[in-house]
Amino acid sequence: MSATLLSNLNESQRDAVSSPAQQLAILAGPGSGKTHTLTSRVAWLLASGLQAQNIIVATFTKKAAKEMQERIGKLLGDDREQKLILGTFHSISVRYLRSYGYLIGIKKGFVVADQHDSETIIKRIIKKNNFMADPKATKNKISGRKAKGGWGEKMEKAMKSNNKEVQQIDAIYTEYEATLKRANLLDFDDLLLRCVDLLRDHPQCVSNVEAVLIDEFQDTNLVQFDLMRLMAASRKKVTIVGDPDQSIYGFRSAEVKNYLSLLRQYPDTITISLEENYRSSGAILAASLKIIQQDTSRINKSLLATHSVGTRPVLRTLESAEVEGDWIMHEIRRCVTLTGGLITYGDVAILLRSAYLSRHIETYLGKAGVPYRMVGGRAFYDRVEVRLILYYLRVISNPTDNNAFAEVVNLPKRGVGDVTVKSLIEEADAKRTSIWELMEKGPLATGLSAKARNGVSRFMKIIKDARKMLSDEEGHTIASLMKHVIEAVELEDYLKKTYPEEEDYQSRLENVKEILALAEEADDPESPDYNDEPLPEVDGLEQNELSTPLSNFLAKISLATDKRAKDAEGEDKPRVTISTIHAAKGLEWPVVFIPGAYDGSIPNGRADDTDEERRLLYVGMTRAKALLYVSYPLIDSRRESTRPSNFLTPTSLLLHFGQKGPSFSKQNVIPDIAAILRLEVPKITFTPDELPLPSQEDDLWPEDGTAKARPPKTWDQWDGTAQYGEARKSLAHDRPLIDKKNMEPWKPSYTTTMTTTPAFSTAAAVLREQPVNLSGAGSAKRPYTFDDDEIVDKKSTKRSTKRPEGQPSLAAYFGKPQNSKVNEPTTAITAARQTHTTQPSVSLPRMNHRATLSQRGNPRTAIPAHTAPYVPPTICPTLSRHRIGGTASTATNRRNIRAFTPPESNGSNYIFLSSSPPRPEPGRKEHEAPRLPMPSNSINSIVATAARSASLHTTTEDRARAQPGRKSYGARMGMGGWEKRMGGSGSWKPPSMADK
DNA sequence: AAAATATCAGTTTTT
DNA sequence: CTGATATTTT
Ligand SMILES: Nc1ncnc2c1ncn2[C@@H]1O[C@H](COP(=O)(O)OP(=O)(O)OP(=O)(O)O)[C@@H](O)[C@H]1O
Repeated sequence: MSATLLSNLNESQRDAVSSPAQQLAILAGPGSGKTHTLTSRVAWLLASGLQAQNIIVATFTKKAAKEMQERIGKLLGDDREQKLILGTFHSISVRYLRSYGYLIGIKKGFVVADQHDSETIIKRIIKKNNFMADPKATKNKISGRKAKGGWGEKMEKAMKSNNKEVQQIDAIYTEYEATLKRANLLDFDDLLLRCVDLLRDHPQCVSNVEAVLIDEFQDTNLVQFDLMRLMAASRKKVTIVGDPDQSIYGFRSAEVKNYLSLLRQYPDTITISLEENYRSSGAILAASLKIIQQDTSRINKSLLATHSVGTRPVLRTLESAEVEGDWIMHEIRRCVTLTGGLITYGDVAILLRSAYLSRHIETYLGKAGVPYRMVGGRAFYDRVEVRLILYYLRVISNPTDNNAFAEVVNLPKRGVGDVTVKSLIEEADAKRTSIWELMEKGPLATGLSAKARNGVSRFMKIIKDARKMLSDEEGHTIASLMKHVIEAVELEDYLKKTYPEEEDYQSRLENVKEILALAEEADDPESPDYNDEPLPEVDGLEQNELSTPLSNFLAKISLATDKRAKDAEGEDKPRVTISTIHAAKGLEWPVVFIPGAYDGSIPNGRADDTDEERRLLYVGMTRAKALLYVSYPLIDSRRESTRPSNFLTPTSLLLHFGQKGPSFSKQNVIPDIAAILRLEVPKITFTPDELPLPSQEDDLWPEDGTAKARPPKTWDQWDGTAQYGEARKSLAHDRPLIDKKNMEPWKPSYTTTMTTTPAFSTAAAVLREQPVNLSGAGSAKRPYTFDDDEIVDKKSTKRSTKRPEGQPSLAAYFGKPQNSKVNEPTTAITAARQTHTTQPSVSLPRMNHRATLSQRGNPRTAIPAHTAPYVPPTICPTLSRHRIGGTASTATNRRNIRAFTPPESNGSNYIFLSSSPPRPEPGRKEHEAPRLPMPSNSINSIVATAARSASLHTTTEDRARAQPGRKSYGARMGMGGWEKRMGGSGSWKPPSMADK
């Protein structure tokens, strides 16, 4: 079994997967296969006899959970993965609370309060007390308080010194908690906290658990750490995977320090690091590392590209946010059209710092008919019509939920206005009861107008009818309850009246249908998404289901991030993905755009942790496999002028970025992309006239973002056809799009040695040359280009910024009417999607290396990463170490730096192992340019034990003895940079261990 | 007091 | 584009 399981792993990964260690930490940079390794370890644990229902796997997002389940399923080949307790911390908590919550006094039918709920509750409290706090900020503070177990020193101090603002927040917090409790609501933090309570007081609940595995550990908070510890209490078998450099959830109280806590909790923890990046081109990796290395408080880890250098990333300046959107659209079309099928829309992602930045981009993609999808975001559940239905269901499920009651009692209008609602809430609060009971039981203190009274009872009638269905009809379904609501409130009429515009009305009706479809799915007992396996029975402990199908459905929806478009029509169509960087964590795409990289956006004006913002950019950049575009507009969407992000201005970055998108006609660009994507190099047989593109080059806008040489028509008059005038003059004429003479020879070579042969582009050559014009990032013209061996003559560079008067527009060149619709490429692009018949003789098992979101089932050929078997290094491992490449070294030095560099101080019993010894690179000759030396300072390849077997050559396995106070060099390094970032060893105790 | 109408600002990141 | 607020009408 293990043979197949371990075969698509490298040596370090294999060590990790099969490690007998009780506690194992895998720390490694992006794209090094952490998730892949974790997945394999789960399969390995199962293969070695553990029971699926006794393994807990916690991921960070639902998407990651689903993905992992699928991957494990593939490795196993049976259905055992269904039995795993696998999900986000929150959803796992819900499952435990549902079954065992009664042990700690949680009431039946509890509801998960989502963000919107929390916020409206807080708003109400603020209003009631005439406070001046900002609801959102307050919400965040309260959440932080709950996640950290206290306000923190600063707040406490301010409170003592009678700081009004802070005292108000404290008061809001108290009232907020009371409100949740009364309404039987648990917010996201409560889910975790209450689960900690449960497991602490009743450890039997998890007495069956044999192993706990955690993905993205750097983003766990203190409560989640505690939860992990408690879940693993029985066998204490823990595996965590993480990367401190990718910690981007500090704003949500994530604690990078948790790694130290782990070492303190389990002093025998084995730490393994992985140092080979299987995702990105060398150039992308180099640029990304350059960014993250700006963080001086960080300890460098080595991360080596396994791919060729590839195409240099792009840092593009655009005139405005609108133009940026337009440009992205054109670049996407260029990528898709000019790469002979290598890149489809599904291979492209646009990653944003803030979701709202998508506006202009969506406009242009829509205009050009480029299919896209927005991921993340709960936009669907926040639509009024959807929310209306869901809140009705909540009141039906739990009438004491004042919040839900107030939300919809006057929707549609029933003559119950703000004043009435407010006084009802206040009276209910005062009597420590709910509005529902108030109305049922009592004489009201509040004098209600006849109209209002009537309205409230009409509302309650609808609820009561539904509750009757709930208790009477055995066969009631969530969908039937929903239909009842829709009819009772005459939702269609209401929508028609409120949104008279036909289109608007129709789309809202669609949403109603969609939520109804979701309910029907939940009613289906076969549907795996809504029917978790019950938790395994544990001896001597009774499970007592606290949830009803309805409350379960509502809980699922509160925790949902996207409406999982039930394979709706057009689902199979490849689409461009638009996402926030946060939501893109752990994913990968062949082509990535990061627009809006201006100061104020990244780093964000409101962020108080600049380093986290930098890490965010790093995470975004490292999602890219083959092509990376970073861009910023000189004028943002609020029409304010901007400056490029400080992260991108250092002159040392100049070398790493080009100023405009690649020329796909240049010799190596397409083969390089193909190699990185492990696809066959396409044969491209079309001619320029057939291209429905305004230009083959990224030359429609000046590289410096100026608005000079504007096209005859302004952008908003444009209808999608090509007609930007400037700059394309003879480029297309000069050069055939793809030079077949150059294409042909590539093919044979790569059929045998794929990753190693594709001629390296001149990244390395340029590094050798060094004639850099350092006069500023944005506007400086560089005397060379990077993409290619040929130094492009300056004339042609110039040419691309200005179009001489009277020059024909592109549309004219293509012989098309100026405003005609853009057609899809009609012809003769022979796609690269044929089966590759001449597989190399030694091939690794296929790996699913496509992005989750990219099109599935695409029959493109996967080509193994390494076409030659891995041969253990023959040189003495102690002498092979990558060294920092950033210092002034000569060109020759840079070539292949593997010098042994001892650290300044070290005990004599430390040996220094390369975690990535030079690998035999068949077919590559020395003069063919080496791997781009990754600027790296791999101090973490230090092993703190004297005697090590040679089998650890590729592994940095470090027994980190985490005795507080003892700071051995080796142990510290073993932490791979975590400790430094955390400011040493504090005396932190998990909340549940702390004195009560 | 509630509804209808008008106007305006403002948008981090997420389970 | 939406949610909050201000103003007017019922
Ligand atoms: N041993 C290997 N050989 C070839 N490809 C690999 C290997 N290990 C991982 N990969 C590929 O590398 C890519 C990145 O893997 P994975 O997503 O597991 O990395 P990661 O370390 O979790 O990245 P991130 O930190 O960005 O989430 C995937 O496409 C995966 O298939």
